[in-house]
Amino acid sequence: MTTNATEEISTTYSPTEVEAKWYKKWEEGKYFKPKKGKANKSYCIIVPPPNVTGRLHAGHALDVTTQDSLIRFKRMKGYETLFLPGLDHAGISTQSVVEKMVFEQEKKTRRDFSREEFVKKIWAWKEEYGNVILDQQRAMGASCDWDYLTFTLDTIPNKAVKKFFVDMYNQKMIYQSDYIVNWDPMLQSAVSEAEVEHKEVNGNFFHIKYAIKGSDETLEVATTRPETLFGDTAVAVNPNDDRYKHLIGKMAIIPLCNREVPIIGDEHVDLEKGTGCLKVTPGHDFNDFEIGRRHNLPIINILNKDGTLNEYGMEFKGLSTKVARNVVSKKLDELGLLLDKKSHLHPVGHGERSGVPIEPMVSKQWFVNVSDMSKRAVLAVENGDMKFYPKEWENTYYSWLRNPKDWCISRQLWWGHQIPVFYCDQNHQWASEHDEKECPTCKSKNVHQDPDVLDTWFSSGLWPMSTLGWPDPKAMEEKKFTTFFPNSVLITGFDIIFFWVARMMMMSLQTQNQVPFKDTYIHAIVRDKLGRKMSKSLGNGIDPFDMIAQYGTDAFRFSLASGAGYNRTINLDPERIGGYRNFINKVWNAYRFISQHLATGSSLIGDMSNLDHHERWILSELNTTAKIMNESFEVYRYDEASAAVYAFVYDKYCSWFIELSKNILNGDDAVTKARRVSVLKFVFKKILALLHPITPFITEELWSHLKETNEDLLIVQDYPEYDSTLEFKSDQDQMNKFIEVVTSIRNLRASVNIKPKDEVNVELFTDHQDLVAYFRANNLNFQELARVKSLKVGNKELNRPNKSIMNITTHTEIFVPLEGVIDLAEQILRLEKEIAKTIADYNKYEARMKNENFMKNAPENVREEVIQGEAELREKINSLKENLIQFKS
RNA sequence: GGGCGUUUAGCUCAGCUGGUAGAGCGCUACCCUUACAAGGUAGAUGUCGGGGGUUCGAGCCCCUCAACGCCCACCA
Repeated sequence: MTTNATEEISTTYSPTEVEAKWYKKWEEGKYFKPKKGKANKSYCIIVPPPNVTGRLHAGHALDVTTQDSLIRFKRMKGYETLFLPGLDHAGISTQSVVEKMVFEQEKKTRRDFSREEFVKKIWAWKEEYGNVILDQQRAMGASCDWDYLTFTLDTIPNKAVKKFFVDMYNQKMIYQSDYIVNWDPMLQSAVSEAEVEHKEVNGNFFHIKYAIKGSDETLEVATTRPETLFGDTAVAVNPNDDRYKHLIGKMAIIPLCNREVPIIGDEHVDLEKGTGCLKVTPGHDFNDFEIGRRHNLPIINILNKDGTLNEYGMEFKGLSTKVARNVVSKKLDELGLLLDKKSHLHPVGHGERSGVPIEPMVSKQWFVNVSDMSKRAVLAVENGDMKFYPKEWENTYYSWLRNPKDWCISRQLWWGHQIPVFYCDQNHQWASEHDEKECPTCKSKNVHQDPDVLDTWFSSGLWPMSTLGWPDPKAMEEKKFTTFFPNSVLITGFDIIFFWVARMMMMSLQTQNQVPFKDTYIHAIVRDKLGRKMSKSLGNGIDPFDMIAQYGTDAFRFSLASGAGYNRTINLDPERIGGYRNFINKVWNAYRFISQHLATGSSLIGDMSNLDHHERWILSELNTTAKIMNESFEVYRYDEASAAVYAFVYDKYCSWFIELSKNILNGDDAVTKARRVSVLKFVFKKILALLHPITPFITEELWSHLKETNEDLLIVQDYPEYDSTLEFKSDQDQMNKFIEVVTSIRNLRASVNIKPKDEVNVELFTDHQDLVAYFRANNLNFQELARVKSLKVGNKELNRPNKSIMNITTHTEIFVPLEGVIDLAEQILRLEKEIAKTIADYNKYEARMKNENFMKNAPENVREEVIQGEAELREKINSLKENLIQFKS
């Protein structure tokens, strides 16, 4: 801690107040609002809307980091930038949360309320608890324009949903059909595949005898569910099965109900499994349903909504399927029709929420015909109108869209967009975007709307359009639809490529004739440090808020960015976040250092020709870093961008440039001092700008200390770009050699345990004239950085000092003469080790030189590299050997 | 069963169209040197999963085996 009276700054950066302060200033200053900039282009990212029931998890944190970094990057580059936030009503999961809560509080189910009453309860819940995640996004630093905040059930998205539905309905692209769904007899609703849990259950394999009409032969059918035989409408065998194929076309007779059904041949039937003979129940089995479609079989529903048998079950009517299974099998046994019964372990779907076995059941559902839309969606990616990063995800996208199933969009829920289809008491049916009171056909006033709601993804699929106002012309104008559509990039996880990306593509191409976004960046799934999924049951979840509290948002964001590239998992280890927290602290302390000297210089660099070689070097390195970062952000390589800036700040700026500046700043040369401070400040301000997209808070804070009074906040400063006039190749080259020599001296010191405080004499020998000059000019720096008392630099013709320890590089010999006693044996050992290592290296080069084919085939630059390397290493080995001989004598 | 992917230092991961392996963390030794001990300096560590092939040259391309992970389908 400094004791400076005017400015007292802690040696450790404490993020909490800084983060809250700057977010507020940005938001109040309307910095998140789109503004035209020098790029004269627009850039828009729409946040994948989290569920209202959600809390921020590590995946959301990665969403925010990757999206916000790009938004900030583009904003600084002068794009008109929109980061558009939203929330998803998430049909089933939200309704369930509220149902559960109501049950706990009032011991009532939703059926104890009217639909209106219950939906009102969900809205109330949403208003009270639904916005938590938005504050969490703010805490992550998301620079969203919150005036754009859209909820999937808002008026405009509702209009979009209705418009799309009605248009498609009128084009007969949306239709109603019988379909087999996962029916939860407890909830009395269809549930989605994702809500079905498959559990291994101990059941039985029943072998049942079926008679064949007009034949003495019988068929032995194997099933785990004999009670469904009342719904059988065929018996299937494999057409290649020699045992049975002659029976195809005959009629089988179902036991108990004695119905005649055809024997059909279907490839689906497995010759090995069971008896190779399958009863087909299209109303209550997913496969059988498909078989039924292929063969045009009738569908019989034998179940009531509560899962009991209906009148098709004859005397078994009213029994649950579980009870009926036993009773029916007993009855078959009595009749001598049960040939075998084996216990059998098999998976059975259970309702995730209710816990009861799911009954596959056929019911009327709404569908979208996607065959045409999916073709266009495939084409758009093949054409490159929309590009996947990383490219491999195309396959996942194609595999779904190239053989699409029609999309079942109806859900038997109350929370969601109600299907805009109306019926009158005369059985007329029509779709409309408005509330209908009268049948357009028969003028009946007895009209009701379809009670089902639409699949959540139906509204999500229209999200890129509806958030920008479509289809309301006034809203589109206000929200600048034409500026921000198509969006620039969609960033999301691979788990929803089918559900969401594909749907948005289809629905956008259908309604706008354009892709919804130009790029899709698929980011990794965040896992724990052992690569396991984060889950409640494992207790291995990383709560972003713990990380923010412990390390600060910037460190957390930097960690996520450094792990985000083209990989598909990020194994997040909190210790890594700690490492980046230290980096953030390093930046803080670099500021503390230069802040002591700010009075001496400006943030402008005056005449470039006056710069010294270290200054040209740091500008050159800065330039390279800016180049890498710009290129990396453009292709979503956050890992490369963060690695580049990390290395520049830590290794180049802090470890060398600041260290090299100390003797100047402590010296008396006012002109040099002022120039150096200017460069320090100039480069540091560029560092803040480079870092800002990833670590917005600390950079804005430090910028506020460094900015000129006429400069605006960092969030809207120019992003540093590559500038070829700032590249100084020879300065970079010489500096690297200087670093090598300093490191070498330090290494020598350490090898004989010279105390850090003690000074040594150093003699350097090189035949490169520019290096002789360079090293001499750096006399003071050698003193400072390697505790050198006196430095001699000369050519290799000169005599080497006698009693010394030495290191040899490819360009320079470094000698440290020692007054005291040297442990000769130890030094000889060290040299011999070095010689062995160098020879090993050399041999590789030599082998390639001697290889005629290599010299003939390798490209010029590679060959030159080898030739040069061979020469340098040969020289190094000679030096080492000569000196070893001297040493031994 | 179909598809995708992973296997590189103790750990987590980079490694661009093939040119001879890197980072962070951790570890070892020595240092509270006036920006920073959340620090400094120096250092150690790899048959790039196994085997085969193509090539002057393979972590990278091809074949094959193995382990692990994910997605889709299915389990009468």
